[in-house]
Amino acid sequence: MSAHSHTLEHAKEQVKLTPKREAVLNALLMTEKACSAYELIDFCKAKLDLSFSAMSIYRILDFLKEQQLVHKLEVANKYVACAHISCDHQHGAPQFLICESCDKVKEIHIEQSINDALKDNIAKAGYTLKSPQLELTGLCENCSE
Amino acid sequence: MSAHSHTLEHAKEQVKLTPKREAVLNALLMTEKACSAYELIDFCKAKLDLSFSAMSIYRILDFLKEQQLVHKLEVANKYVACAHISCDHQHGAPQFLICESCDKVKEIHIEQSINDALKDNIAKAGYTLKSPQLELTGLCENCSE
DNA sequence: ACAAAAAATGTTACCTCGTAACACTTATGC
DNA sequence: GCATAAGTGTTACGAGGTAACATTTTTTGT
Ligand SMILES: [Zn+2]
Ligand SMILES: [Zn+2]
Ligand SMILES: [Zn+2]
Ligand SMILES: [Zn+2]
Repeated sequence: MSAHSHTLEHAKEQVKLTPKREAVLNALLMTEKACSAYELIDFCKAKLDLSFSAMSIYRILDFLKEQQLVHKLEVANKYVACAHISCDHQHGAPQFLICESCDKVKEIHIEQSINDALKDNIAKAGYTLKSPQLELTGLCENCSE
Repeated sequence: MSAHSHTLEHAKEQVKLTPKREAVLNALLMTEKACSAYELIDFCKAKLDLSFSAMSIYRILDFLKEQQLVHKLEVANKYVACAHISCDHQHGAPQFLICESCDKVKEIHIEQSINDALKDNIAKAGYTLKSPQLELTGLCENCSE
């Protein structure tokens, strides 16, 4: 059983998924990249032979997002599967590194001390942060060689 | 002379601006908020009695961005005037706090130590950061009361 | 001062993204 | 089974963005 299909099983234990919702999550696990809604439609058609209306994709992605199974990258306007579906650790503020060359996304955890320092810095500027989702664009290991 | 018209004069010393380009920068300085391209068109029509084609606005914003006179907020897809037009300090990675309630934007500078720690953290994950433009959404002083 | 060249702006036509409103289909509880 | 809710599809539309080409304005060489 491949890693991502194992993850899929794990997700289904937590949340009841309709076939279409499962397919969309599956697609995101398969690509391991950030995908736009329309890219997902194309992918599901090509690789899974499943048609989705645009409306449905957005509704399904919203649902999966509520369930913390996927995240939306606001900067790129794309979606990724959560990297922590299989582990049961509580999901804090998600933080992402996005490869601007190949779109590969790594969900990371910044050290708490850095997070605190950042929050402090921001408080000094008079702002209060709600959910500090960090999205940083750079180059992944492969693409930076 | 108001603060923002002084800034405008400062900008014109650095870069030669056509009347339209000047007007767009002026509009951004006047609003002090993040504006979408189409919001700028409306604003210039209403307040400055100047018409812009969509195409022109985008070209002008691109130009002003190259000149570091405005920044684009990727998360919100909006534009803001650079907060450092009048001061001659070298422009590093811009970092923004965006009020999700009133759209007010504060351009800040995160302490170097935090920046370095962040970079370090990211390097450990195998990524190399190019220009770490940070965009954080929260509430400004007024809106958090 | 004038024509040629370059830079800036406008027009048209088109594409993608995203959603509202409504219709339809499938699952669920009794 | 039947009523109800949940999920999905259809249509139509508005906003954002751009390519290709036309026009206007500015600059430059003589
Ligand atoms: Zn996650
Ligand atoms: Zn890469
Ligand atoms: Zn700036
Ligand atoms: Zn505010």
